[in-house]
Amino acid sequence: MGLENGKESTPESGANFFERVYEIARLIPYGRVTSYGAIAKYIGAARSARMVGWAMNACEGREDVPAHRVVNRNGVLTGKHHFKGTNLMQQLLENEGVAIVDNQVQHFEKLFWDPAKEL
DNA sequence: CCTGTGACATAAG
DNA sequence: CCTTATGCCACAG
Repeated sequence: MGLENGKESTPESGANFFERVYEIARLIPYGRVTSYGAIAKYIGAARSARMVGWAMNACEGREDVPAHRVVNRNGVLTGKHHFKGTNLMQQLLENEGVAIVDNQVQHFEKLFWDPAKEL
């Protein structure tokens, strides 16, 4: 096999990485939350947790992607600033039965949904 | 090809 | 507790 063009980033599917993130997000059960790192790890990019968040940035418009269920390792709603409403993210979570205090998810460990374990 | 960016994670002070 | 710094990686221009 010769010949390996160094550019193997996007063989044919542009942003396959993003789709992967969306796929996991869609699988997040109701009333549950997960972390960027967990998703990144599951898709094979544990060191690209930031990419996950960035992918969420593009998720705007994709109602199939509950980005509000994705928080940082601390269980803090770090990305709430990117939502339409400042408190929209929190409202959505509370609507699902998730208690939020000071932008932090209560019982985060309890509500934490690990794709690598659940799947 | 290089640069900029970004909703993380971790470390250090 | 806080801020600052670094790593890290994928995508867009």
